[in-house]
Amino acid sequence: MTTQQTASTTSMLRVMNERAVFGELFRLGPVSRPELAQATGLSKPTVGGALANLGRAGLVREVGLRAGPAGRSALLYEARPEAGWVLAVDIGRSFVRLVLANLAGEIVARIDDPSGSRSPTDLLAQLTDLADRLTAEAGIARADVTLTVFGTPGIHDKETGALHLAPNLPGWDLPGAVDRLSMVSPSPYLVENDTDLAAVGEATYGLGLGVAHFAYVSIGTGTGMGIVIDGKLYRGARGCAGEISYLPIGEGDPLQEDPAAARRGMFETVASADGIVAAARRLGWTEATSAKQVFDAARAGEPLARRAVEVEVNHVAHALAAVTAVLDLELIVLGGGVGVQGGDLLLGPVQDRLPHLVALQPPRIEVSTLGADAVLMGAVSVGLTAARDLVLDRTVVAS
Amino acid sequence: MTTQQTASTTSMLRVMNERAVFGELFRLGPVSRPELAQATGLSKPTVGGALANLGRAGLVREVGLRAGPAGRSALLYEARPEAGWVLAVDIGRSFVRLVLANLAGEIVARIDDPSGSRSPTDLLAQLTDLADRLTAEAGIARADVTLTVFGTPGIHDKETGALHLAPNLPGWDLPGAVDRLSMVSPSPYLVENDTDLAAVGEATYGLGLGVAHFAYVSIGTGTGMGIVIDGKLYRGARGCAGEISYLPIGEGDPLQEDPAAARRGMFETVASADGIVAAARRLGWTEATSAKQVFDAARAGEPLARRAVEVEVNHVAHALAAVTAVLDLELIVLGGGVGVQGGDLLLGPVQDRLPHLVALQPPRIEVSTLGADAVLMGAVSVGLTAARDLVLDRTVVAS
DNA sequence: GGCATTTGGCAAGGTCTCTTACGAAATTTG
DNA sequence: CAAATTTCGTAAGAGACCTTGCCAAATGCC
Repeated sequence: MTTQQTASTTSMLRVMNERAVFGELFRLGPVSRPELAQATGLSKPTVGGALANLGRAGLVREVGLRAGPAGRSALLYEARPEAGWVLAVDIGRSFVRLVLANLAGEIVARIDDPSGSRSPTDLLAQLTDLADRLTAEAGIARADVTLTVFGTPGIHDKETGALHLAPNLPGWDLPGAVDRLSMVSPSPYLVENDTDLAAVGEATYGLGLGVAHFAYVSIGTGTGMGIVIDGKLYRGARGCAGEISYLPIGEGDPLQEDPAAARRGMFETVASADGIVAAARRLGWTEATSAKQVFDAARAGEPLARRAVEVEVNHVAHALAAVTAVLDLELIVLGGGVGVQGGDLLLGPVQDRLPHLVALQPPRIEVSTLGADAVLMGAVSVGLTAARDLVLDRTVVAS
Repeated sequence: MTTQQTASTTSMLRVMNERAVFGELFRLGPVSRPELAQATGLSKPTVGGALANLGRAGLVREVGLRAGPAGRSALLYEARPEAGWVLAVDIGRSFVRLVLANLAGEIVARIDDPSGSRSPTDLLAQLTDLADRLTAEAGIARADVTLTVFGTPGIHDKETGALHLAPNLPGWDLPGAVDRLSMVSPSPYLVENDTDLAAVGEATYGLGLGVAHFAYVSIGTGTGMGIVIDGKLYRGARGCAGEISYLPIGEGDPLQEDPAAARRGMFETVASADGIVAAARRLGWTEATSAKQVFDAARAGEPLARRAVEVEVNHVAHALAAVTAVLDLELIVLGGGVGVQGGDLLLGPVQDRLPHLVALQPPRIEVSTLGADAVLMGAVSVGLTAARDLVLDRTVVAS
């Protein structure tokens, strides 16, 4: 049991440098050897050697010449997109979405399918069928998939293989249920919380690009938050970080008055779509049935609806104030059904109230631009990072 | 502008390995060459070379032989404690505390002095005088101090050099005020929030040892929290992470127009020492004057005091529930005057209440064992880490 | 068409590390 | 008290990698 802190040998050096070159290839696209040398800080011969190794392993290919302003034309290299494939699966409330991306991050096939039965057996059959159709459409074999990433609601307990806090997926809370996802694809697979993936998606392709510390707050049928710290997803000790459904927010103590609310948590009870409807009814609009209806009426100037939105703003501002007090983020992105569709009504008032609730500066608040695709894109992002490591491990070790 | 991701050259390799050997020397204490080789994963000759270099730089010395069960006695090496000195300063509410530690982390001198005037000029004079006495006591020159670490209340704005949110240090909120701390010692210096340092102290020498994600929650005259994520202090985007004084907890409505009422719902207002006294008075015990008095009366069975403590438990439990909802920690350590002295009354009831307020498992809750020294020990810990890097940078580059 | 510029490739040299092997030192055993 | 044994420390040899420097090739500009 060595600690192996930072000590390295020369052979590890070569692997590290090959990794660095491979990473730069993705970051810079088609690129010449001298450009790679400058980007990595390595010498030309070292870069050349690394490219030769990566080429032998089938991870890199030449893609032609580039005529510069003067001088000999440079040979351009790029990572071979077909060197790996990522299957991203978003198990959503009403839709199951699958995407197949190559190692370059290009999406080559996509299927959106209404969620059928949610029992593990039926859902697995649906997913397996969809995955088969997706790989067939892309013309690759099932075994060519390097990695599969599943985005699910709830918390995946890696010890028992059960899925906690996901009441919409009955049967998935039994021990070992999540492990059955391995049957969807012969590849290795990851299971992540959907809101966490949305945060990663926003960090990679959306508003969080280049922001060190930020969070994605989802408000819809339920509530949740994904936290990115130092550019990395933060999961917490048991994977429950960002479970803001249980943030103690709201008038009085709903946990004592309503035992049913204890299960859903406080913030979720008052601020989710159902919470907005309940607020409208409490204010006297007894025939309110959906959050969308309340928002539409508020836009039309209906006083009761506007007051219900005010109540929602109050709850959201309190929650974001609590998050800010703890985390002091640069940016909070609002997502989820309520967050996106009600964004125009919520954003301004929340931004106005927040400065009065925090210690110094409030974080920037924005509405997600990725919308419902945030989870899927986050799964692709997570999958790409892991898959690029995987293909390297396989080939570099083998060489 | 190279990105220099992970690419390395052979010469950087030597520096890395020297660092690794140096680090292991601190971790393992007097240790032989073969032991170092095993701990670092390097070969014996490599370790020997690194030790020779470190020895030439005056960072390492031989400390005798160790006779094993059989075979040749091993030469033992240790990091030279006198290779660097850390001055740790805790600018507390009623005391200024200074400690001088050598690079091995041994405390060689300490002074606790009542806080005099808190104006920058007077405080600087006091600190400079105390630092002089401390170095003189240890028999080293002022210039021998490698690094000074200051723990202060409030938030240090590195752009302007002002100290925000520290009403007890008048004058320190002016631009450039904090920069004047450079006059206390000719060494480089760091300024950290006192609660953040206490968290580091608890992580290094206290209950947080070996815990990846935990927080130190301080409740006393004010409130605050230091967060350790992945064993590293998390400061947030502007250094305000853990400012739980502004957590919207309690019955007041912070959104009301009255600015004084705005703070009534905040955690610090309701849960600090003053908040406990106010709660006792509101319950009918009009002559209550201090939190200690309330706790003592509660221990004696006084009904009003016990109800005031119940109110406090409620507030603390809600705050910890909010922190848990966001961060999902393994452990929360209670500190500060109220947290430590009222710990026996708060800990049990809070532990009982918390499971009903969180999604899955609540974090472990414990009362700090370091007490008032947590800040100072945290400053030593932060200083040691930075100073060990500093002495290496100086000498390795020079060689 | 010549020249400057840039790229690609190669060779030589240096640095770091590891492995192997041997001598030195200390303890145990006969 | 000497031999055997075990362990430590170091030297030599070899392998791997990186860098410097040079020359050829290709392109555009004057």
